[in-house]
Amino acid sequence: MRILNRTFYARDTAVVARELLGKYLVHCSRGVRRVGRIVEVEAYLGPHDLAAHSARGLTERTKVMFGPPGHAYVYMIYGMYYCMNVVTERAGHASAVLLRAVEPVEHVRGRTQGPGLLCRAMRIDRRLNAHDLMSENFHIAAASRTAQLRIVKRPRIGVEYAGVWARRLLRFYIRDNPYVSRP
DNA sequence: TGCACGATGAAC
DNA sequence: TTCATCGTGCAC
Repeated sequence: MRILNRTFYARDTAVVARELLGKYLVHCSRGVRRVGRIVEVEAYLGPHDLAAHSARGLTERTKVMFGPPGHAYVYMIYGMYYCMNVVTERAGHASAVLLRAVEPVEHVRGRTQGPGLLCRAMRIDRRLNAHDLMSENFHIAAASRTAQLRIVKRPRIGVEYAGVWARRLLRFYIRDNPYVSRP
């Protein structure tokens, strides 16, 4: 397993999103190493993408999206769940990939189908917002060998307010994987 | 300083 | 379809 470097994230967001499928999210806390295989993601393309948080400009919450790639953007949603993104492209582009579901691999208890459940099971909360993913305790890694994945493209979830952007096929998941939140 | 509303999940 | 629950963003 090798930690994905910043060059990986500093590319087209939809490409990064697709390539994150099958990679391993690793979070070590209190001596426990939790690992989940990413099976579902969504791409948020920047301020011009009306479904993206960055579409409302640089704010206290979204400033991480406007920062350099390879960092975690973690925010609270509906007062009870966290969602985790990875920042992509170059600083100022304000794009990111939302991690929507992982398949439990190591020390992951509970359900992981959906961005809120994923963060709960992986023990990810606001303390990890803006965390650099080029770190030992929190990163995404690639296996040395990976089989070719069959990838499904669908519209993103919960962004109906975004007009034409809601219909873009920017949600990606591994076909037939039982841990996908909404096949 | 107040308040409407979510990139959700679960129950009904 | 409704609701729990609270930080954020913007109106006033």
